[in-house]
Amino acid sequence: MLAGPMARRQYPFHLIEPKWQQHWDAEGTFKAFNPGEALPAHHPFAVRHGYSGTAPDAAGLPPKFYILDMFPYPSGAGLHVGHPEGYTATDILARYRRAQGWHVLHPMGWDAFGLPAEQYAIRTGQHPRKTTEANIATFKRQIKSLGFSYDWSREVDTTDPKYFRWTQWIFLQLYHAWFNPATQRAEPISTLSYPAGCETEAQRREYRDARRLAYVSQAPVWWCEALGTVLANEEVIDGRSEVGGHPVVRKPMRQWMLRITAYADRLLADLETIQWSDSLKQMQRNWIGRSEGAEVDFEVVGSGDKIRVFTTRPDTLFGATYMVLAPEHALVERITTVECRAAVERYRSETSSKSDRDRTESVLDKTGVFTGALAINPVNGQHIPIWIADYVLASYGTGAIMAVPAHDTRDYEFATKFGLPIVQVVEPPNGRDWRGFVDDGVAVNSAGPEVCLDGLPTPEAKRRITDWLAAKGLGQRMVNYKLRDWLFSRQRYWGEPFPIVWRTDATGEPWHEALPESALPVMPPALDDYKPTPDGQPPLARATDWVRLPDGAVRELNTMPQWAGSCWYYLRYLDPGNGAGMVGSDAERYWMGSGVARSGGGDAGGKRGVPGVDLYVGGTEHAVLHLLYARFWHKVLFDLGQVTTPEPFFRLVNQGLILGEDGQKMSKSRGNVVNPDDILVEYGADAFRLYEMFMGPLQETKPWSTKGVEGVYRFLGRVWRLFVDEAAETEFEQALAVTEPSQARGLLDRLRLSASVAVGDPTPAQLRALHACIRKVTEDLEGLRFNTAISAMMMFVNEAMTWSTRPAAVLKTFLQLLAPFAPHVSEELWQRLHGHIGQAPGSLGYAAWPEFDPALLVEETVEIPVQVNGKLRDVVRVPAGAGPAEVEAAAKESPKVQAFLADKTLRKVIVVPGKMVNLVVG
RNA sequence: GCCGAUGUGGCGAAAUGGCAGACGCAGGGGACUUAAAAUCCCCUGACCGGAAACGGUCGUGCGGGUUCGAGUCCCGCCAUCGGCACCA
Repeated sequence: MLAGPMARRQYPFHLIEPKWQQHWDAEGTFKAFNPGEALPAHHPFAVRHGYSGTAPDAAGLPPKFYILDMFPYPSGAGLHVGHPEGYTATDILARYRRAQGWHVLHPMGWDAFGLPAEQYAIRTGQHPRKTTEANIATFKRQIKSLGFSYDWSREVDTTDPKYFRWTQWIFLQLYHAWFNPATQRAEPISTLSYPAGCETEAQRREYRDARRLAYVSQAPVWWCEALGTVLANEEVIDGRSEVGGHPVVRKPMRQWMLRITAYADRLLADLETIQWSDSLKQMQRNWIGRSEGAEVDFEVVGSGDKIRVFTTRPDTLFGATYMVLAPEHALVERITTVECRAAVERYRSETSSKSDRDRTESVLDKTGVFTGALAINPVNGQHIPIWIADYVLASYGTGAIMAVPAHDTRDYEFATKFGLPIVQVVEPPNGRDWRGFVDDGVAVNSAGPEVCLDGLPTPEAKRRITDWLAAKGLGQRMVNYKLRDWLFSRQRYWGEPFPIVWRTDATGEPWHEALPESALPVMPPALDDYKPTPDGQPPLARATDWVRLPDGAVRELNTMPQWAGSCWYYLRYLDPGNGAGMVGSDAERYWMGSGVARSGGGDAGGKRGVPGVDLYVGGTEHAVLHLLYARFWHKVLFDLGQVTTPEPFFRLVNQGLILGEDGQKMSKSRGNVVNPDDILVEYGADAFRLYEMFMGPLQETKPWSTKGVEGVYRFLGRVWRLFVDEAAETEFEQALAVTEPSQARGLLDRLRLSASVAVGDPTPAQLRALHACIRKVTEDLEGLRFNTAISAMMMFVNEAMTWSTRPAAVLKTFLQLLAPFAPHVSEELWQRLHGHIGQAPGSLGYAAWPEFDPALLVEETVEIPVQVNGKLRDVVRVPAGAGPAEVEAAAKESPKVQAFLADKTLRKVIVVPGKMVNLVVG
């Protein structure tokens, strides 16, 4: 991987980095404190903010800043260089905000339920717990070796019973709640009122169970034979499992569902209240897929049956020349005529055996059969044929459509293929062909006995016809969503068991019942074999003793999907040890920032956090699933009074992908995977962190370059040599070569700083260089422009290297700027520098962030580019405050410029003070 | 097909509508060295002219436009990447 022999070490990072990581661990430097928690007198946070041994409440603490990483699934392969990209960015910001006086919460944990550990268990019989623990240990070692300032006392693990107890508890909250359409929020199931006819307890139970936010459905689901489980819609891509790419089939099964569709509107609307990228919001909007239209009833000729369709174009009702039902539609059986029955049956069985992939491939070649039945178009009484076709989906809208071939692409293709009539009802603007025209135009041929739309523009026609339909009781305004309810059960072992048991009533019907909170956590049983049973039951069925309860009830055998644990982990970080609730309310109010405006504890007074997580950083792969599910749970918990903000993640940033050196996606098969461990051995954590940030903008996809690591590594070497005496360095290197590695750390004390580093007044030029750097680094950190912040520090160091005397005060401030990026070497030099000038070093991590002084940045003279007709011809130097006339005169004096003015008439002069001059001639 | 993002040197990239290519990598030259590594200094968008100093022309995916001035703003294309994809 790393070509050539190991280069000479630029500085002893191999001693410095473990030293400071151990120091931070021992001191608990980055621990965050909950309201009411006692602050140790000598903790740097307490010292910085002037609390000594007190226990400030929320109002007394500084404003919070919650910086969250998407926690990893600890895979057996260990960390790859993509993980630490986001982690480094958040760590830099966490350290920066701490220095600014905010009270930073920056935690890490493990999303540790999941399939790989279970599949390993199936192969080897090793309990997933063991695999998981080993993988977590690897990940933790790797992450810790990068020197991130996590508060490890808040570490969470979704597979820890003390954690998943509360995952199960949240499920119970969903189970015990319903969505009240009148209030548009979740309420306890006890507020549900029963309609007349719900007399018996069995009837009431059925009514109630059908309205819970967590409910059981018999609907067809995606079954993956290879994985031995069902998958959510979102986990199926092109008829294959997202994980592993195995084939999946449709299969009716009894499954737990979560009623996320009830929240579709709020999930959509509240996107406006949060700071996410537009593209990410758009992806969520598309996924929710809200569309407005109308439902219209069509009567079937010769029967009382009505077919309800959903359409976004009720204005084209006069152009409906046939209808299509989904093959699975309930009415197909009833309306099909004797002559057509055989063909319909054949078509239905063909489509049901089709995989989703086959259906997708048939997009261009539409199929379908006539049922023999006719329907009546309510606007003009026309009889139109009813077909079935698999281009109509049973799961969307009503599973039936009115087909308007003139103005719908799919209907047009179908009608063309089967020779069905095509009638124009919309006149396109500017003379375009009306066939297949699907955009807005003006209604034509749309006059019936009772209603006429002719001449109306599309939006108005929609309104007119919808009002008419409503008045006649034939239809109504309707909103539909692509979003489906969330399939929440999996036939797996390594997941949270449901806190649910099943009982059988007198008639033999099974019904479900929640376990009491006192039964939590429901632990998974011990098993010898983690495979599903031969008869297709989930693996938990193998634990026969566990399944049967003494009172005759039977446990739910499904487990929850991996998303469950990651839906709320950001809340558990707030109060990870709480045994009485998922999160204490004081902690929740403080860290999620919904508490009252504080008077300003600490020295960050006046600052104010935002509601929710201040900054959440992670990959785009979670743009829809995790982020939508977590928002949904958060809103339910909000409705139920468990949390106090409507949205969990106020600001979200997606880090870009890191590609291999060859510009391809990193993968084992391509052999282009870069292991952070190798980089760390060679260049150290500080160089690694710096390079990950120097590569380019955080959000962008960019290729790895180990040569690039060497560049920032050389920069850190220059920083080192800016401080350290060359002779002492040589001595140190020689001593290091003959010292036992275990004793080597003590040698650090032999290092002396250069005599050029001294107490003394900086020159104006030195101050200007420093303050330009402060300004640039500070502004770039605010804008997450880490790459340009680093380049500013490089420029500072390049200049500082030329100074024969290096004022300690200037170097000290520079170390503060460098510290968030390269904390280990900064700490070491910070300590040495203070020793060198005979001062006690305060905690670098909590030293107040420097502010730049604009007055120091002012130059006496400035260079002004001179353009003639917009082209650069010369650069003149003028006094900094020079007025337009002065600048213009200087420009005209330039011989180079004069050459371009000769024989020309000066028509116009544009002077932008301090910026440029443009002389327009002709 | 629809939605979104991105196109700048050999490479990663930088530029509130105002000196395009900062910073870094790679490359070239030099200093130090017996030599190499490391380090330090200089050069490095293309083309034309010039011995050189230097001067000129072109140049931010393509074509138009706005403007004294466009990588940046507007219109129309093209390409790459990501998401969705028979959602009525």
